[in-house]
Amino acid sequence: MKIKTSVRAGARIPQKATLGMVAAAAGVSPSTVSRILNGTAVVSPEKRAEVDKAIAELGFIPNPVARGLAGGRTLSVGVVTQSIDSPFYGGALSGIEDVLGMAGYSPLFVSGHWDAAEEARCINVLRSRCVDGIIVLTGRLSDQALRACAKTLPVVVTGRNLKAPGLFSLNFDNFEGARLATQHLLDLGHQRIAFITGEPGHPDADERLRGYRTAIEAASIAFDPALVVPGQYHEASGMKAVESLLHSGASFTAIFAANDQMAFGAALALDRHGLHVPVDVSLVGFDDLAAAAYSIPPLSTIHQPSVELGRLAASAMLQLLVGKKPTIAMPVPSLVARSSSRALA
Amino acid sequence: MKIKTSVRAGARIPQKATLGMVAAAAGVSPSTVSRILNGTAVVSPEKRAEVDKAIAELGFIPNPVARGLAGGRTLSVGVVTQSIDSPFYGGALSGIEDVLGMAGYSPLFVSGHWDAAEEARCINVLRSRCVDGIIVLTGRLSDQALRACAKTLPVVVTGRNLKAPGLFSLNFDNFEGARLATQHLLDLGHQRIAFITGEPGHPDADERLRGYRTAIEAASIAFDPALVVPGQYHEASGMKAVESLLHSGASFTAIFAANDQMAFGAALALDRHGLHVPVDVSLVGFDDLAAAAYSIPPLSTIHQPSVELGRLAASAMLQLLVGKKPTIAMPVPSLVARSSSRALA
DNA sequence: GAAATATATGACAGCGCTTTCAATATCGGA
DNA sequence: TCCGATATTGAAAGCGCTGTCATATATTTC
Repeated sequence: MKIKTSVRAGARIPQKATLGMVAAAAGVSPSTVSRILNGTAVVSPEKRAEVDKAIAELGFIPNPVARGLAGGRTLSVGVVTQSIDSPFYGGALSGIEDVLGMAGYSPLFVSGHWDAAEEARCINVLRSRCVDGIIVLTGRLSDQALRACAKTLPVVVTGRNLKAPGLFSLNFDNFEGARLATQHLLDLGHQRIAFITGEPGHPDADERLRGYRTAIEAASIAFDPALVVPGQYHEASGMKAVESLLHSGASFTAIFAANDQMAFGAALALDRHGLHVPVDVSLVGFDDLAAAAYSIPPLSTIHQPSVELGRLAASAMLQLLVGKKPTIAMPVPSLVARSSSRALA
Repeated sequence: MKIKTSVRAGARIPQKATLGMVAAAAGVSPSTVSRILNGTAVVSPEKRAEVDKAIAELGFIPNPVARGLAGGRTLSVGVVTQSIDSPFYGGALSGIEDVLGMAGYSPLFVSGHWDAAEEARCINVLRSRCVDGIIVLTGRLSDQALRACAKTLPVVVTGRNLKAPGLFSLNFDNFEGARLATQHLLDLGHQRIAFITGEPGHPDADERLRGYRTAIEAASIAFDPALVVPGQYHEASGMKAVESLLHSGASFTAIFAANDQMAFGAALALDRHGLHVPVDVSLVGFDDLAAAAYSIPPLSTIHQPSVELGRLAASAMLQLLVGKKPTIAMPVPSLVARSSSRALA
């Protein structure tokens, strides 16, 4: 696997210059170069100029690996996501990558696949790779485990409300979002509103259910358990939910799905039964995935600023990294009314 | 930022054991431990047992950072993707992560955002982080640049056919896929088939156009440029394409979109004009995104094994990494006929 | 003007691991 | 029985960088 690093004319292969070489070229000691690079101490303008020149000439790029070993900082932050190709978390990853990149940090993404043990493994991988901090997107890890983790590394976690030293949490108001969605349907005159839940035990799923129920009851409508069907946050479960709803004979004029993916599945199942959205049934989702605007009909949904969420999480991490206490707040939920919901005829 | 690493009873914070500590505990030299870890040389069974025991007891995990510095291998491979949240490449990333993870490697994802300069920057970041190899998912980088890169690092690239030392390319047969899709529509009796292209200049977009044209002409139908409208691979451009098609007054009974996202956009635009898929217009996409199966109606499309693509790319990289020449071939394109296409009445 | 205090810089010891290189031990054959 | 070949092992030198400590010079103070 040893490949000779030959310099071919024309090929733009950056040769590896080392800090030592820069020091030699500038006629100073490596320490001085390091100091300039890190701003660790004051250096005379002349030397600084010399060094800057040498750096430019040699095209020197500090080696993060060596830096990590020596200084303990690797300029990388670990990101525990659930699956790298999740339509919802994808946006967040993108936001994280963006903000982190601007600051010279690289994200290291690992997928926990909604499994606490797996997530724990991920965290160990990240730790062994000496990341400077960890961002956890929701997940099933216990609060306890996260707190423990925060003892050694700055941690930013989304989807929870958690206070601990070295730990910052960023949560979307799922309750309010769900309340808003339900209220929207109520405002349109719907009274029999079915709800497809996320996985019970999942904090945000529970919150959304609570929001639904609260809105319903605030409208003086009795909460009917028969209208609440379980789902697992994916399309197939949305379909299944509608099937079971239909088979149960429950009557409803609208469906609120705890996320867009289930809403898509629900729409398809309705369609298969000759029921049209929004003519026969109004449908509201949650998340505002990119695809929601292009489904047929375009889906009314609660906007979750996923990219923004990622950006905020990354910003918070950056602040934590410099020892500051993050002062960041999530935007409030908002409804995006498209064509899948309409006033009850 | 210095946080004391205290051992709290109950907290499962893996203490950092070092190779040196293992060596001491086992009563051997660090060299020996290293040799056992890497299988670099034969070690007597007794010592090996001692060391294994020490490793287990101390819960020692080799530090990839130090390893990288010393040995030049970091057990990480860089992945240049276009955007981390792309519905299509997401699957590939997932496959890569999976295969790489099994082998103890960690992927380092960076997004090039369809920009050659950006991609070049990404590659520099990866290089500075001493990745052991680089996987490039399509992208706009010149073949030249990739070849140069392969001179110093093993490279696996998708979406091209490129032969070079240290470089392995993996391409999907876009031509055949497009031909298949068009043929499918032809078989259903359609003669006036519109085609929404990807960005011209994009190799796979060009190939798909060629496949479309080839199928058309093979059916003795004159290729009509008026039926070919440009798109940019996203939903909005699919909508726009249909609008322009409709405004141009061209007559057509089917549309083949160069990717699913544009197909979704097209379906929506048709719907807005009171045209129903597949009753009024048959529609076929390309990619078989997860969402394709749940759109209304479910989209007929060409299946691109994106997860598989990722897995294969990662496997190829793994082989390259051990000095073998990868012997890996892409699966052939296949059509997934769903409900968006039907025989011409 | 000497002592005390800053200020700028270099020397050097690692970070945790790999990898020669040399040393010791073991074995076979003459 | 003795010599060279072979198998194991350890010592030590880094990989590229950071951070501490000490040195040398500059500045201040009484």
